[in-house]
Amino acid sequence: MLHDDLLDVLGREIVEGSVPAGAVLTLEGLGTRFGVSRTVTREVMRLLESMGLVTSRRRVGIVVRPAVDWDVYDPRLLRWRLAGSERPAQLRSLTELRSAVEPVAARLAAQRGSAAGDELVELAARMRVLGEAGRLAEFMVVDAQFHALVLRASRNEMFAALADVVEEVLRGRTEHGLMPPRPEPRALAAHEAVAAAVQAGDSPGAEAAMSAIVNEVSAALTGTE
Amino acid sequence: MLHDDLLDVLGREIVEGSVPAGAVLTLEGLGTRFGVSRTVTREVMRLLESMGLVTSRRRVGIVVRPAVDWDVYDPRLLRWRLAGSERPAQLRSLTELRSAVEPVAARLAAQRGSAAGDELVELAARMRVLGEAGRLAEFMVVDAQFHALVLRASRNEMFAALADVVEEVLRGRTEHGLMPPRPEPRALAAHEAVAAAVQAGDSPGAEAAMSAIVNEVSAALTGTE
DNA sequence: CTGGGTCAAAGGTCATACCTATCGGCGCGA
DNA sequence: TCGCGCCGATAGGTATGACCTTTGACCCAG
Repeated sequence: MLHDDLLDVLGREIVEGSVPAGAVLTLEGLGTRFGVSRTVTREVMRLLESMGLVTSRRRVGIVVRPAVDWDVYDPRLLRWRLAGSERPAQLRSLTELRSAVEPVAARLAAQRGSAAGDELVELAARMRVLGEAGRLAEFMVVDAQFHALVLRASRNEMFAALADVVEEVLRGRTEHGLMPPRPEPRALAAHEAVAAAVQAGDSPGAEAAMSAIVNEVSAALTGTE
Repeated sequence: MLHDDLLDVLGREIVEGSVPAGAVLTLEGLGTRFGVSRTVTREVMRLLESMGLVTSRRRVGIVVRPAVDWDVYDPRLLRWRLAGSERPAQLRSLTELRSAVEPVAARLAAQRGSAAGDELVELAARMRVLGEAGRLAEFMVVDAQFHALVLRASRNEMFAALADVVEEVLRGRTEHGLMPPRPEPRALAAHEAVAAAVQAGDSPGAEAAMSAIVNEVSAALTGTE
């Protein structure tokens, strides 16, 4: 669709800074530049405005806003930043967010019971098999499922909504060769510990084990910088 | 502006469930119902779509999506839920999010130095004065400033972006009489401890002290339910 | 009963016209 | 000379109406 293309192009340009904060666009200008009607440019601008990337003012035009005003939880913005030169900074932010959220999510998951425990145990077992075999791509998929399930089992929709983000982080790590050829045995053990703790309803244990996982990730990240 | 009004009305209706998931709207229907042109309804629908509240399909119309698909970090959605019958659930989610994020933010704030420590000490002192005088409204404002500053000082934009949310939670608590007539002395002391720890660069101390604050809040919340 | 074709409904896009809020400059008066 | 207020040009805001494109649903033939 025309909208999506234009939105993507403009979004990336702004995120990358090739259209810097303070720059002024006009609906007509964009329309002629991209060969679309004002109907389209208007709707795209509305979306960008709703993400805090721009603000539209009569008699002036569409003004690009500074990065501090951006709605950093918007999924599209997240994707743009992950796809561009902002990637390292974005990954750092997200990893810190994970290190905050996931232990608490694990605690809540253990506390609020649910049948997720069994499934987590199973996923952890598959992670061990795939990990020890060095099948990193498949490992990453299951890893993402594991974390997504913990987040969902926390029964907090704001935690659950981060599942996609976590998957993105894991995928990024794998695709950029930031993973060791084989996952750390400690990491495998920690996943199993989380699963067991959730299954047993041991909330402090779940929180501690998940802390171990995300802290190791943080350490690895800061180590490579 | 026409957009904003219509967006607000429709958003609230969907969030409240008076337009349930699966319901189908049409651009023309909305246009005639609200007396606006298709230009307006289209742009509103695009925004709702970008929040995950609806999805538009040709030949069918605009279909309302189930709550699990909503983009729960969208500020507008947050406001709608806080303003309606979803308020208690939303406050619970947000409080849990705070209890995850704020301790880590405090740790990072202490770690990444910055001049925020002095300012935090000052804010904590003002909180004590206002709190002991029972001036709750003013207390809440300074409290919000305190937490916002910690989040910003963490130098993580995703944490910083939660400042508004925290303020909303605090305001909600105060306006709904969920605060004791005078803040707990322990809470005042904990704020001072956070400030001192950040100032001293004591990251474990800052994390622990902030944990004490948010855990007390969580306990109070679950206690009233 | 099944498969394909036809039709109509509703969103997607475009062009145009007019309204309206503003920014900036110009001119008048103190 | 300086300041205030009026005025016009500009660019977004809204309304229409036309046409395209996709696609769900119905009907008919095999």
